[in-house]
Amino acid sequence: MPELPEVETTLRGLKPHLIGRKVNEVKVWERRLRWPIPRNLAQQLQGRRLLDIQRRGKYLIWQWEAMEDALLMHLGMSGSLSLHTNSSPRRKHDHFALTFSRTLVLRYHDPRRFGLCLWAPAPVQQHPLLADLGPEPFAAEFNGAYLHQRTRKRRTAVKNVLMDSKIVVGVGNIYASESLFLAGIRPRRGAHRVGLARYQKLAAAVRQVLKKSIRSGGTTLQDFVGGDGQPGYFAQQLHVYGRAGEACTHCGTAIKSCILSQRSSFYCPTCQI
DNA sequence: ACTGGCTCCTGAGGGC
DNA sequence: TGCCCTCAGGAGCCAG
Repeated sequence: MPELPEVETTLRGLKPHLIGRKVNEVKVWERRLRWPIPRNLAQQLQGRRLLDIQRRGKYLIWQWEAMEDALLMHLGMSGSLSLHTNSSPRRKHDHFALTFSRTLVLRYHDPRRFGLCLWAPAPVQQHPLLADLGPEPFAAEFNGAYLHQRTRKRRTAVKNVLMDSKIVVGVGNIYASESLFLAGIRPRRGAHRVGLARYQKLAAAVRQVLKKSIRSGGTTLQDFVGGDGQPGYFAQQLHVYGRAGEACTHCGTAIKSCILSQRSSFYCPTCQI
């Protein structure tokens, strides 16, 4: 399930192959993603040169030559983008493909179809899906003071705040649990009851977890394959996620799990307070 | 302003 | 071997 590191890995994997290339052919097999893939996708992209791919949170923004609109993509939780040749057969759940050449075909694969592919008029950052997003976790603006200030009136669990894209983008369920473990904070603790010093620790933990994951190419779970077809290996390094009942890597206490906002959460009852 | 609950969807995994 | 059930999860959306 793509979190920010997976999206970043995909971006880095794809860019060197695709930037400056022209789309020769567009195939759409299944329009029904979160919202339908635009009907004019093929007509608009045919013969169009790709200028750049950027990332904002978990969104990918595709910029095209001589075109105001950008193409906005999200991989949902089971989506992936990968490169193929013309002759490699369409897999189940391949929903659309951009053919750049006989040996360079980009395929969008998404079994659960929670992803999206939409036109976003310029300026793209003002698109409703992007306009209210919080800072990138690696931006200077994201730090302990920022988290502390944004949570003074938030009575919800600190884990929910961490996963709120209006607060900070790119921290999904897995990395929220991991970051809170590193910072020694229990996921259910009320966000307003976490002090500045602990938020400073948390901001650093978020960056550490994401950075480590990006370095190892994203977490490997069922559906993710990197943009160049190589799976990531971060899953082996998880401290708490999916480890209920197993020993804490730090103190040996059994890891506990709980449900927060319909999301499974994991923590060490000794290391996290 | 903030909160929790619902929703989309398929595949995996458990029980029998 | 197969069927049915439950669950997982990103994030927009809405009602309270």
